[in-house]
Amino acid sequence: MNKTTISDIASKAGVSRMTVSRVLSGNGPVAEETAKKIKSIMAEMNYQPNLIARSLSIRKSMNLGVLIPKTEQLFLDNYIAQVLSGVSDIAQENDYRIMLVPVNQSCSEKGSYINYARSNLFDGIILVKAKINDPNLPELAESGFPFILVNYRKNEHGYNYVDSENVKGAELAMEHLYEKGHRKIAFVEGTKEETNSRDRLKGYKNSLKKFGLEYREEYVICGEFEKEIAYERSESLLNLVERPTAIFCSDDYMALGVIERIKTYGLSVPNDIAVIGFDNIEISQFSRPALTTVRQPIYEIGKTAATALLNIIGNKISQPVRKILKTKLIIREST
Amino acid sequence: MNKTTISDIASKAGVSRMTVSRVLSGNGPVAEETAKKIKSIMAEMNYQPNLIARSLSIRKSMNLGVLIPKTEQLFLDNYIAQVLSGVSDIAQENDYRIMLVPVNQSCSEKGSYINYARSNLFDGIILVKAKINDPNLPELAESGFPFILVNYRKNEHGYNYVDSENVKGAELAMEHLYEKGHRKIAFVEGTKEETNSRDRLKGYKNSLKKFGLEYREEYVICGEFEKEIAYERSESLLNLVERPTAIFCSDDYMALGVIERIKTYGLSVPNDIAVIGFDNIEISQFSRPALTTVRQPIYEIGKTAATALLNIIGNKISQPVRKILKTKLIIREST
DNA sequence: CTGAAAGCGCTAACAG
DNA sequence: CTGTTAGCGCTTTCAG
Repeated sequence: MNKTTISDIASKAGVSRMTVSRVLSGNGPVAEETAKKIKSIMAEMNYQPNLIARSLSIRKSMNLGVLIPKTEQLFLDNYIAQVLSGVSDIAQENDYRIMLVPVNQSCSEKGSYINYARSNLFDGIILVKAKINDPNLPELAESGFPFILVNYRKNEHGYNYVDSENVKGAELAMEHLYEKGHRKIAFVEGTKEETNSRDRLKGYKNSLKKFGLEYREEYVICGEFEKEIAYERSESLLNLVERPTAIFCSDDYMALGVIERIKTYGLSVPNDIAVIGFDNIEISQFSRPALTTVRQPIYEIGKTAATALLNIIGNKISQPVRKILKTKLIIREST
Repeated sequence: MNKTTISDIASKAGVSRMTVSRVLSGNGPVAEETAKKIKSIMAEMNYQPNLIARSLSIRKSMNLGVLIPKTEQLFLDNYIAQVLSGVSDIAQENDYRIMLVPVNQSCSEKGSYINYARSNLFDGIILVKAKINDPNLPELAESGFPFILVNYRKNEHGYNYVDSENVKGAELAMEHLYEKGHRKIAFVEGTKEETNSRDRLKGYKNSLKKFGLEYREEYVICGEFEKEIAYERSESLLNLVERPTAIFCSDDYMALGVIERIKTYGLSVPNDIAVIGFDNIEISQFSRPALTTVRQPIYEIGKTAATALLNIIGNKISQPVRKILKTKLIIREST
């Protein structure tokens, strides 16, 4: 273990700890000779600075906290995996480390993660999949602690976010279905507590209006962004007398569930019912039929969020940060 | 931001910092009255202890470092995502946090991550996909710093690991192919620098011997655990005069690549060529045809590794830790 | 260019 | 039950 400290090096080199500290950081002025000697002693003694001590002293942790909603087997969610990849890449480029914090974002639990902001563990926080009625959010925004929301849009003071064009993305999907001749289009909503879910619903409604189609309540169900739930609840759609000829799901996982359910009815996708998803997760290209979907640039969202956060931390940017990345239709076999 | 410290609370409560510290940790004895008062003041002032300072003092970071080989878009590797899920679940149960550290495990770079062990940033380290000739490993083992290897087997002093039955798993796959009538069975190797790759090759060879089949060099190619590389190199297999009737790939990603390639030849899986993978990643059930594979309990491996590591850290267990989890054949459509 | 003093915010150990 | 002293290992500040 690491027992050698800056003092050991100093005494062995016959200098003060300060001088050692200076060669460590490469900051202050040190005579070349002295520096060389100190460096060789450090190497010889296998010295490694105690980063915790440094953090305490400089009051920076060099850590980014990535808060993700706690679920079963967290990282299997390909969406989160992609965000993380982006964040991790940027963090690394800037000598930052990232710390994963699964949090309970249920409305009731107040103070659950807001404390992390005060714990000095992170220099900034990235919040993934925040909930609309999360009671900690306003407090966090007010605190001035650097943070950024991923896939959550809120144009209020203190809020920074990176999102994608959810409304427009949904309209893209609807347009595609309309052009394919569909007039009875159902919608599978995600969690009502996420802004992107609301935005996609908005896009759905916008399109209905634009195309002069009627909004029917029985055509809209909520799948909570869960494959299994979408599987269960899509039954109601399939039992309808006027069965929809197309189903727009607000994420790919739900689309997969819906397709599975349609198959149990002996119906074919896309011949009997077309299905379109949202996100473009890894599996979507492998599913049967391959899933038509609206791509979100998730990896880029992660990169953008991390970059912005680092800029906020370094005061290199004036808040608020509000970025909206483009979505894109990817046509495959399911429509 | 957090400006209120333990001293603020102390002075406001008219007690010493120690008393406050005691109610914080819940350890030492404190009069009920005093404790109550202090607690209310802490709440009122919105106090949150500085965890960095605490770490420095108690000489524990409450952090687990998870070192994963640096690659393009890290977390998209479903294998790593599953390990992480397991680790994260256990860490959380024990009030530990996890920190992700992408590392360059290429042989040349010495000292790349060994320093982390000396940085006091982590109380222990989980090494995922370590390389056989990683020059840091012996040093790490010697240092006595708590660490555990995931999917890496090395029965030497100082090495702790959690692995799965790779040899046996490979034999399971081969047996299945043999029973299906295959006698010309090719093998796609993973990175030669990982023990599990070697073990699977060993299982392949064992089985050939057991079934009285000849080992042919031209039947073995190396796909480096990369879908694209497997796609490229499997060409040589398909061009063979005596083309194999089955291909055993040492991971699912490579199996997907091979299947893709087979399709470009206008051949069908499994009718013309059977393909079997290893791991059972998420996509394998969605691929076309759905992939027959050998399941590794990856999530459990992550959990087991984290549990063992925490025990090592807490001195609750005598090293070495050497766990081998079971593999299982999952028959789907590709064989 | 180098060093001394003080402090980051907390806790361990001992004394009362 | 509570307080005092000292210290974790580094850096900032100021003086030389």
